[in-house]
Formats: sequence, C-alpha cells, structure tokens
Amino acid sequence: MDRGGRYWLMKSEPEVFSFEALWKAKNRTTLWDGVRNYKARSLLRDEMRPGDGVLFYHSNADPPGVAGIAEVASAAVADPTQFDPASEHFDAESSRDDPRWFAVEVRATERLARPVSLAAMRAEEGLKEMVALQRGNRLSVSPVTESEWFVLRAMAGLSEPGPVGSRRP
DNA sequence: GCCAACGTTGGC
DNA sequence: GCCAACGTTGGC
Repeated sequence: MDRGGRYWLMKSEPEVFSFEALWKAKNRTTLWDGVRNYKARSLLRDEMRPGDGVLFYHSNADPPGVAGIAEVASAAVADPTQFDPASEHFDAESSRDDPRWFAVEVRATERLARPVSLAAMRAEEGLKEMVALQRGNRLSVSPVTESEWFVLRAMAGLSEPGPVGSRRP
C-alpha cells in the first residue's frame, strides 16, 4: 500500500511557537513535541519520514494561514515531555518501555514571499479537498497531497522545486 | 468572547 | 458498549 504522505500541514499557534521562531532557532530546527491526539500521534510515529515537506500553519492567528515551509528532519522519537512531571504534557500513564506519544524534528526551509491566509486557501479550487480545511478538522498534523503542495507553493509566490534537500520520487 | 465541532472520560 | 458531560480547538 502506498503510505501516502510526503507532505504535511502542521499547526502551531504563533504566540506559542511561530514560523519566525523556528527560522531563528538553532539549525532552524525544533522537536515538534506535545502532540496529544491519537490520530496525529499515529501520523507522527508511522507515516512521517525525514525529508517530507511541511506547511507550517499558524492557527489562532490574525489571519490564520500557512506562514512558512519546513521539512521533517528526523524519524519519530518518544516525546520526552510525556516523562517529565514538570511538563504540562506529562502523561503518568505512559512508560519508557512503551511510549504513548511521539515527536519528530522539524526544520524550517523556506520563507514565503507571501503568507497564504486560510481565506485564500478556502477560495482556491485546488485545495477544496485538503484535509486541514475540512469541516470540523482539529488535527494538529494532517496530510497534504502533492498537487495541494504545489498549489500552495504557487499561491505563496514560491517556485518549484520543493524544500532544499527534499527527495523527489 | 462566542460557540460549533470534535475527542476523551467515566458512569452505568 | 453506550452516551452524556466535559474539555479543547480554532475560526470568527
């Protein structure tokens, strides 16, 4: 079975962690921890691979929308925050032998000539079926098809190809 | 601040 | 296993 993927949309509230913060981070990389939703967990753990493209989306923002381009920079690891009693993401039910929650590293790769607002995304025919735009969707990580990826890049004023270092089929 | 939509929890 | 109550997400 085609595992799909290769491209993802990941949501972050800019007041918590913005694309600009990722751009300024060491190696433009951060561990995307704190995901506590089982569907998103399964995507992180089972589907995401280093080099996959990431649309970095700002939720609870003004306006909400895609703020930058990133890539998956590591395979999934056990999310360390689940073992840290001081963390708001601590999970007493999880064990190191059988971790419940996972995280991947994410690296910023391209700034956008123009951010792409949610309103613009909703107005774009080529994004009508995008998982992140479906009614009621609250997943912090969701799949993006290759055609959606390139539609979005064009809207953002980026030329092909994808992220530096991305492995094209 | 409001509230629709969804996920999780827990009583039964 | 059902489902009501509750908490969270996230656009507006």
